[in-house]
Amino acid sequence: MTGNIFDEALERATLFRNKEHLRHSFRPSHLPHRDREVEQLSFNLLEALRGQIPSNMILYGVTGAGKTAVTSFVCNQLVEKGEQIGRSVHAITVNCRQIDTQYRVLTHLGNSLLEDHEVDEIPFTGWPTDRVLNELVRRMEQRQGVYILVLDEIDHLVRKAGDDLLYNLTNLNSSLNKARCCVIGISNDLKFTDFLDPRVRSRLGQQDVVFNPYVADHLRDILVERASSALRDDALDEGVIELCAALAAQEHGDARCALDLLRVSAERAEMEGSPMVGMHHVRAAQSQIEADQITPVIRSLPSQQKLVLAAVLLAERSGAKGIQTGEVYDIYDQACLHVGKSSLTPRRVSMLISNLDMLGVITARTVSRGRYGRSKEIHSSLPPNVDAERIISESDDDLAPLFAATYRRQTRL
DNA sequence: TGTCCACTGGAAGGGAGGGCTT
DNA sequence: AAGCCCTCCCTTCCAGTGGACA
Repeated sequence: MTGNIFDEALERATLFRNKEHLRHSFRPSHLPHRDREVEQLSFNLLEALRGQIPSNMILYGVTGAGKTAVTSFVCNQLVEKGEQIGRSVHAITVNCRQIDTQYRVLTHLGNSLLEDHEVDEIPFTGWPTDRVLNELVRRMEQRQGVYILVLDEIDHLVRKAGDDLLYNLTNLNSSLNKARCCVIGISNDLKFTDFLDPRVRSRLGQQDVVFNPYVADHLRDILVERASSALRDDALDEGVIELCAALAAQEHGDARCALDLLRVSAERAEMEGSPMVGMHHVRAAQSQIEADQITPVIRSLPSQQKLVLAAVLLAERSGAKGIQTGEVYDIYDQACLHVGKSSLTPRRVSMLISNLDMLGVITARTVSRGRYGRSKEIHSSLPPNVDAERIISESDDDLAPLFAATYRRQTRL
């Protein structure tokens, strides 16, 4: 047998024209049902093209409501226009879920202002924070122009690190002479400003824009538009787009979810060699996406967090349902003993349980049982096709003995 | 109505680890 | 090398909580 293993795959007819158009990182030239929001943002940011300071803004809305897409679309257009008319406008976006401390956000902003030939990056640790801030100001002054600082998932940062950063950033114009800046915060949480100092709140929330969730019809329009450039004309069976839109509408109108569904459905259909994406591909894609999202989350949990999850799984394996924090702690404690790790305090474990809840791996509901105390009622909330015990065993050798009876790791001697 | 349970969750701070400056 | 700074993970302390029960 000769030939390359990719020969056959390359020759196989594809359902895609351009798969990139179905990814959420793709920025289309038109955003259906977001005209009002685009206009609100561009009306404010127009000031930058006049060399003035635009108002700071907060954009609210659920995940996948188009906040990031609208902001990035408007900022790109703004920067492009600035270049055309000779006004220096810079837009810098920071995802505060990944970059979630004051120091790191300032470092990221400062380092994104480096010219290509410059090499003096601000180190990821070691400097006092005010020095990083001063360096940021210095670089902005040096390059001049108007800066649009976009802080995506700002609610996450505020909850974790407080509002010092926002205080500093919204106060930046008082230290700037040749440059100007405005801050756009993007939040999934309408109430995050409750955590802010009143001065920061009033400075940051000069203009609020609320993005309502997409309804099924909106999602359908988005999918039709994307599918027309991403997929071949005859690639979709009747009702596929409507089903994707309806399922995503149930997920709080999440456009990312709708796009993922359509893309993964098409990938599955293509893998099967099917000439068309059918409804059953969408159903299969839905459970595959759920599993694909949760698996890396479990795999990348720190060891102690995995032990807590293991305790929940072990309790459920023995038939328990809705177990309490104290019971989880007892099992966790024994599990630590079993694998030879030292156990953490109940306070810390309580926090780890809350973290697992936030990640969507378990659900932990606070319930009061009268004189029998107040605790959390804990259930695992993993999709049925996710084998968490196996993922834990395979990703952390030390924890494998916990589920040893079920999964014997194949060791190569 | 007051007590009590089994916690929750905020606050403060310790210490290890990584890096910078002097 | 010493001193300083930041992050991360963790502990300790403690006030607060909701509702069953005496």
